[in-house]
Amino acid sequence: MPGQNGRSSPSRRYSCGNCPLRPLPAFEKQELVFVDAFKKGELAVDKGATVLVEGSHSAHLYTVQSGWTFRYKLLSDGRRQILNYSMPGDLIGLQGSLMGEMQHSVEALSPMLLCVFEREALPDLYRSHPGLAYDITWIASREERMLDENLLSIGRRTALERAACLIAFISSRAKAVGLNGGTPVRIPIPQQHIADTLGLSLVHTNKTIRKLMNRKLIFWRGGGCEVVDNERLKELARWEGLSEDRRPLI
Amino acid sequence: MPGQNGRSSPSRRYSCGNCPLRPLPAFEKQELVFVDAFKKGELAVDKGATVLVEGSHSAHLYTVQSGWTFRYKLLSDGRRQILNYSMPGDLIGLQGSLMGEMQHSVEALSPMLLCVFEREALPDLYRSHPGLAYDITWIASREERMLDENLLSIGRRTALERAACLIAFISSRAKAVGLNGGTPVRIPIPQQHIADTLGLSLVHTNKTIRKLMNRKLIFWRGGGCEVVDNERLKELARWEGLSEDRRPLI
DNA sequence: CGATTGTTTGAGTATGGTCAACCCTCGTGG
DNA sequence: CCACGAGGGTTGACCATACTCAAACAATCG
Repeated sequence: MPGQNGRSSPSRRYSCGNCPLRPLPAFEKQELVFVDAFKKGELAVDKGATVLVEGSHSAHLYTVQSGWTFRYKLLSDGRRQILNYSMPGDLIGLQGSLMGEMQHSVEALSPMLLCVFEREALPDLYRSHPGLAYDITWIASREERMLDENLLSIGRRTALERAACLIAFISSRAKAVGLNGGTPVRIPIPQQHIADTLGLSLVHTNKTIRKLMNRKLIFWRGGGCEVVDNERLKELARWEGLSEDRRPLI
Repeated sequence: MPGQNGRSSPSRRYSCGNCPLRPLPAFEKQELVFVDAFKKGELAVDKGATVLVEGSHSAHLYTVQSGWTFRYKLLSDGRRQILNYSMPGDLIGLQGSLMGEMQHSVEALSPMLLCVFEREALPDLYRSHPGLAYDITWIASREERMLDENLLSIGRRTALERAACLIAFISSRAKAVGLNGGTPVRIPIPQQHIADTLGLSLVHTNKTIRKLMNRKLIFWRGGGCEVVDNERLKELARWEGLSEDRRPLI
């Protein structure tokens, strides 16, 4: 089990008014002032650090400003299942905020910057800003939708389809948040994590990824993969793609 | 593919004030009057009927008053993955209400009675009743949590553990909503559905269930199973059980 | 009493798992 | 500048879990 504690940064680089994610669509909110007050600070986290632990009661709720995380659950004998990945704009720890105890852990895949919110402020937000409340429910619902897709994959797709689907899925999401600075989308996820996401062994995952490489659909380099042909990946996986609708932030 | 259309019942048997689910804890809401107005009618659905179809845009949101449903997704070649089951008190179609298009289908496992709400009324609910809005988010979050557990199961548990886990899980939920009229909890789910939930073939599911029967953990009868020893099921599955906290309705 | 739907069983196969090396790259320290 | 070690990635051999096919059986319902 990897994961040390991250370190907190007292300084606050961004007010929500000039959040680096603002260029994204659907961030035109009058609620900005409120969110800005709701935001309690920022947290810088090292790669490999554990942000939230299963079983704990966190007083905070986070938003990803930059970096990648993954959510996972463990079985008592150590088997790990990765549930989903979070990238900039995603909420972290909503489940825990609403229901008390965290039922999954969250770990940083890369150095990250998180925005910190107080769990206690949530009811207040619901009282004073129904639009934001609605957005939060929307976000929770979208997470549910992603889990649905994942379940379909793991339950009913073959190893090759699963791998193709996961990579196409992540790459599509990354594109949607504008992480494609360099033209080919880079996915910084080691094969062990891919395996724990797909419900496969490391060895078989490796062989499967190799097949995708031989078909020239992806390319592996420097501990992560680059997508060569997203369309053919989707086709191979029989995946319809992300439905493109509005997406609220915070 | 089974599933015909259900039939609608214009009559309205229950006002929310004397909802048959009222005896459940955490239903002491001042919002009752509002919910009662929010409720647009009731819908009686036959066993096997399709309540909502993937790809459609439903104007309604439902609540289960009685009966069982399941949510599922299909791959283009017909492979089916069942995502979760709904029982009395659960919301149906929230995802579709928030995001427009349904991304999964819903089918009745038994004759059911649903409460019908207008999708358009949702923003109004958020504006005027933050407490209810919070409850809805809570419910969405709980669904997410259940999906997390499911993913862990399908991704990382063996067939035997998976089956044990699913049955223990459903039986625990059924107990929580008070469906244990008769002492042993009865789960009215055919083996084909169990298979499609666990990501296994029908044949292997049957052999697995048989093992659970031989161990005297469950008992199969009349197209459904009865739980004999929930504790040993949980132990076998390495499953911690449902966390018991408040549960809002509607 | 057939028809239908759901469950059971066996035989043979295939997908994916385990074990055990080996290899490559990169960062550290002599 | 090179040796070393650690973390990932790669490969082959062998094994096991789960799948497919096929057939039979049981219960239920007009």
